[in-house]
Amino acid sequence: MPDDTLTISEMCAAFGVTPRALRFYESKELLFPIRQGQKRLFTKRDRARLKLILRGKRFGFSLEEIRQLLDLYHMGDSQLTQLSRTLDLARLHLADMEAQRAELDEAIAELKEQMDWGEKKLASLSKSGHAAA
Amino acid sequence: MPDDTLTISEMCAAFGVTPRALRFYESKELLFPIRQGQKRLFTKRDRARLKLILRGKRFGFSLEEIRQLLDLYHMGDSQLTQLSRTLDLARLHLADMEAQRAELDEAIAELKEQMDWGEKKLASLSKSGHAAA
DNA sequence: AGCCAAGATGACGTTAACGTCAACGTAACG
DNA sequence: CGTTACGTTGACGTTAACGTCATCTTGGCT
Repeated sequence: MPDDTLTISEMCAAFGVTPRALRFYESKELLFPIRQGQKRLFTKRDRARLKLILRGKRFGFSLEEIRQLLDLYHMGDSQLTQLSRTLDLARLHLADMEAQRAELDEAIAELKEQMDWGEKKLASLSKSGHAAA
Repeated sequence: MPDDTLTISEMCAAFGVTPRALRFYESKELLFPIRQGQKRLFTKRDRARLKLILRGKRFGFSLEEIRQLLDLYHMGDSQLTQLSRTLDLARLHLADMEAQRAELDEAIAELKEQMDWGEKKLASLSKSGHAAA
């Protein structure tokens, strides 16, 4: 491990994002790459955070929401009150995600049902209609 | 069942959306309320579609993606080719949702882990620090 | 007839999350 | 020493999904 840091383009390749996105996340204080001169170097911590950022996005959280959640994953120090607040926030997100999972299960079941119906229909159509133009 | 249709404000109350949103969905051809004069009347079909629309949004699908999926739920007629295409699309969405569920499970597990850690930390902090200002 | 509430129709504004230049810096290479 | 590759900082553009007016209309009271 020469330095355990990645340049911006390495970071982009590793996560499939654009440089613009990374700079944007930094401007919104979701990432804190260190600087060597003026160039950004992304640490292991940045990589962990980016992973969580992308995951959060997939679950429909805004960058601002994600930023607050990230604090939970990166505090070995913070204040008592702040920690308590962050935990409250985390509880909300957890509830949100569990509700989401329940609805997702339901949606998956319904979609499968519709697809079964569609495939049956497709089968009957291609049987009765295989003589048509 | 007087008519089995809802006015726009009834619809809004029932689903917690604004009139603007409903008109917007109609303009994007996700809903097709019938007209009595110039007023919109939302049918049972519109209600079913709106439910799916809101669900789709929660899972991060765009309105355009949702519009295409809605076809699957409302075709008793369509063409063979179209049906086949729609099923392909549905398969993609299904795969997407199942991947989403897997990642959601992982995310929930990780968040719980972090919260446990945070709560332990909180407990130890409030024990050692209960004498501080 | 007068009026109000509910609804319709544009048309422009807004926010989030980047995309897309343009202009500049700089380190290494031939 | 020129130029190519990679990077930086503004600054303005864009898309999705509505919000927010500013006018009309219309069916019902009174």
